[in-house]
Amino acid sequence: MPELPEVETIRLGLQKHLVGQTIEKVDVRLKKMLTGDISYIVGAQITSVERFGKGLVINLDNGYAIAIHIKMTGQLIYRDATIAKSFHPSLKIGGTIPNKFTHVIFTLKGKSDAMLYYNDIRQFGWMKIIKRDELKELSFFKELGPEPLKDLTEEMLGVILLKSKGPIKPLLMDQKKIGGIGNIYANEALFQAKIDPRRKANTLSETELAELFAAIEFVLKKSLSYGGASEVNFVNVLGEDGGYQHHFLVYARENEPCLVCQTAITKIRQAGRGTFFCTVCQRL
DNA sequence: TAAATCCTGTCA
DNA sequence: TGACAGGATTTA
Repeated sequence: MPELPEVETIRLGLQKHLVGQTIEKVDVRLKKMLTGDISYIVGAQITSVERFGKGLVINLDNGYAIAIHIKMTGQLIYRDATIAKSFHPSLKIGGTIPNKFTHVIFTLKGKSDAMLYYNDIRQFGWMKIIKRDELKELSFFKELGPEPLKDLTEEMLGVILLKSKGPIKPLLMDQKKIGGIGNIYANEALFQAKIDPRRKANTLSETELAELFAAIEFVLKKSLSYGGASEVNFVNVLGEDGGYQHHFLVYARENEPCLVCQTAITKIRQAGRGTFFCTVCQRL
């Protein structure tokens, strides 16, 4: 599912293809997917694309911005005349674009036939037109915790963990505590750090804290280098799959052998989410 | 803190 | 056919 590496992969693609282009037209097919007054963005030029945790912000030259969260099944697809019109197999649903899951279509001016499509099968995502200065009025951006690979330090992680008596895995996924980690990377990082996902957060040793911090950075960086993980619906802005899904050590590997000790990987539910781990390698 | 909610495709 | 997938918000 789209987490920090996947959203950063999208950001890189948007930054590369959109900056300098002007929004000429916006076609909102499903109203709830884009809120705010379209007249603020039509005619404005795109200046940069930022990412905060799993959130994206497309900045415009008139002080307005489009804040975006793709949640689980959102896709931002860019096309122009230089990009092949044949569509990647990972866009199989509908087989073409736009399709019945395309909810917002931006027509751009700057490159020939430039278009940006927002697809979202489950409609959990959102796009909001807002003044860039008022981004922090959106609760998601206001309450977002520090991010790995950006401002989260080992010391900060230690303080966050000490404040919680609950299991460590749901804590790692709490965006208000730490920004950007979702189910895939919480599972993978805990395996790398050899810590059981049920472990009480405030019981880690100094060594385990250091290992967990390093493991979080390791899995996020590794996934970024593969262009993210295409678990189910994720594709980059050109509709291409990432590659990290082929390198999962525990996620989605229930009953398969642990790649370290061969023990069958266990799956449990924590806070309504699937949790995958090795009962032998990971310390409770 | 935990469950329900939003939603639709996939799989057993 | 029903359980499941899960990010973030809302409700209990």
